[in-house]
Amino acid sequence: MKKAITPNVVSSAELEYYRRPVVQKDVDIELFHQKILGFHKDNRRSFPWRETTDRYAIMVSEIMLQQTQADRVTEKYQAWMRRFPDIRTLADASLRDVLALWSGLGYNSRGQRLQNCAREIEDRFNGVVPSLPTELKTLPGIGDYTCRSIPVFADNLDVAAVDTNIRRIIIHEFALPEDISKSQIQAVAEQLLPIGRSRLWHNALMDYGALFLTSRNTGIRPLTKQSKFEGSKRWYRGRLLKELVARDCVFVEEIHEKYGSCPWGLQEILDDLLREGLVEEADWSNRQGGRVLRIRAR
DNA sequence: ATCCGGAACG
DNA sequence: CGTTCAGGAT
Repeated sequence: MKKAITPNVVSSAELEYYRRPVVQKDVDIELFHQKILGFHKDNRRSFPWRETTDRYAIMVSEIMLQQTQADRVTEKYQAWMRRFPDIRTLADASLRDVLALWSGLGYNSRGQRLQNCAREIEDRFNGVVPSLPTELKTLPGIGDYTCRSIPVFADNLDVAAVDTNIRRIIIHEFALPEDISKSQIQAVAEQLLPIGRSRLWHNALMDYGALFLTSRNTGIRPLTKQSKFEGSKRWYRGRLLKELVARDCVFVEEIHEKYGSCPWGLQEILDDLLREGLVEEADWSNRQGGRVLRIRAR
C-alpha cells in the first residue's frame, strides 16, 4: 500500500493554510503564487512549443497534448510543424498525410479535427486562428480546456485553463473533495490566476503537477478512465485505420478475412469510421467485385 | 456515462 | 500488467 504524501511537507502553519476550503484573501493567494513559481524557477521542463507564441503552433501543440504525455509529443510536434507549417498548408493537405503524421499519438480523430479546424479557419476566420476562447470553442476538437489554453500560451491571456494537472493540484493543495464539479474547480482556478502572468503561471502549475504533485504521489485519480486496450474494439479500430492509411484502398471482404477474429462487430467499426468521415467508399466501388474502402480523399 | 489510442512508466 | 496522460464529442 503506497502512502499518499500529505500537504504538510513544509510546516504545520502551511498545513493549516492548505486546509482552508477556498482561499479568498490576497495574502494567501500570494503565498501560493510564491510556492508554485518558486518551484518552477528551479524545475522547468523544456518544450519546443514553449519557444513560440504563434497561435497556430500553439493550437497544434495543445491538440496533440490532449490526453498525451508532453514528453511523447515533442518529436511529433516538430515533424508536424515541418510538414504543415501554417494553416493554409494543413487545410490543403490530404487526410491521409494528416493521419500518417498523427500515427503513434492515438485518438486519430484529433488529427482529423485539427485539419478541420484549419479548413474552418480558412473559411470563417480569414485564415487567422481566432484569439478568443468563445470563438475557438466553436471549432472541432476544441473544448473547455483547449479554448482557454491556446490564448493563454499564445497571447498570455488572463483566463484559467484547467487540465488534469491543475485540477489535481487544486484538489490536493486546498483539500477539496475529488468529486468536486468542473465549474467549482474552474472558479477556484480563476481566483488563483496571477493577472499578467498567465502563460508563466500555467506552465509553472503544469510542471509542478507533472514533476512533483503527481497522481501517484497524491492518490488523486484523473477524471478519465480507460478500459483495457489490448484486443479491444479501439485496438482493432486503430489497426484497421493504420492499414487504410498505409494502402490506397482495401476490399471490405479482405478486411473481414484479415480481422475475422475481431470479437466486436467489424461492421460497426467500419460504420463508425464512415460516419465520422475518416473513411469513405471509393466511387468506383462495387464495379470491382465488392465494396472498396479508403481514407477519405476530401 | 461512454466512447475515442497508444506509448511509457513503476 | 495496471495506470496515466496539457480532453472532447456524443
